[in-house]
Amino acid sequence: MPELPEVETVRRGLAPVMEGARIIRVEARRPDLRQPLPRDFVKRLEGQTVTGIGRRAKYLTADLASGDVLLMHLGMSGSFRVSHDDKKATPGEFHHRRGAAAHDHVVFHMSSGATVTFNDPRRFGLMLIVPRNELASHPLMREVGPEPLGNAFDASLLATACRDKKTSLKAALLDQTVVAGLGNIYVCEALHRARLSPKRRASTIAMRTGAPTAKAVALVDAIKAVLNDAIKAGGSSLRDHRQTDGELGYFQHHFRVYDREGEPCVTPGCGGTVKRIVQNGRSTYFCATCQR
DNA sequence: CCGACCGCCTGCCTGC
DNA sequence: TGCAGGCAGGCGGTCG
Repeated sequence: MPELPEVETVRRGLAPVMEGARIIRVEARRPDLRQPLPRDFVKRLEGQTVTGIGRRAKYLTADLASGDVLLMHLGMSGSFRVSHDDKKATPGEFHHRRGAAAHDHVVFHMSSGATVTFNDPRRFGLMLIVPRNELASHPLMREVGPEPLGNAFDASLLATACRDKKTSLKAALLDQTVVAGLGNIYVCEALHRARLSPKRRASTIAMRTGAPTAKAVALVDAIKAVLNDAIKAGGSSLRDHRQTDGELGYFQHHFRVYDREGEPCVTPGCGGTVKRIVQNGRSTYFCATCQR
């Protein structure tokens, strides 16, 4: 369930039970994720105190007292679930379930009494351990672009990144080196909010005479707004995906175009209809009437 | 160098 | 009902 708002929601769910707690035991049940778990995965984690849970783009990080960082990615279908050992299981309560479920690949038993389980049916997720001082230069991190909710991400930064791009605006925003953390849903949503066509050449929002265009300003505002709104809603829950406490996110009810093919455009006075097209092999939802 | 495409893997939904 | 095909929130590798 993994674009920036969902990953940030996971981070906020993991922090209270992991930060300041020690990893008592690790179960590496299935090592063959997108990259295989490192051979010394369990050894480098067990006994370590987690000093902080962070997020960079769609990656989660767990800082360890040893100086290592546990780097995690949810891929397409990864999720975390937190359960509490210290609660008495009353009949019928879900945490009564003790055994591992299908696709539970990694389980962390924490000194806080929490059990943190990583589940990922498609196994596009990954977990690596990287020394803290090598994280920024790690091949997976090195090329990652600016955080869209950071102060540094503004219209001139985005305009500059798009300046020489011959590809579509949709593809440019999905490019994690341009801006980090957007995926298919939030790109569609941000473009609709900014009233910009996903088919427009990315370079057409770039600088004019040294200043960012109004389009770049609108797009940055839309990106920040949709991400903040989604985080407030606990992310989006498509199909069965849930937050770490089992609750559903509810931002999917606020989608304006994503998965709304054929529905009327919600832009006031527009009167258009949401269309679905395919760009770079992936669905794009947009309104051709108000998005230019 | 860039951009388009393929494959990774499983599950679910659709239509025949 | 069964089954094939398409589709899915990501991303790295390859090819032209």
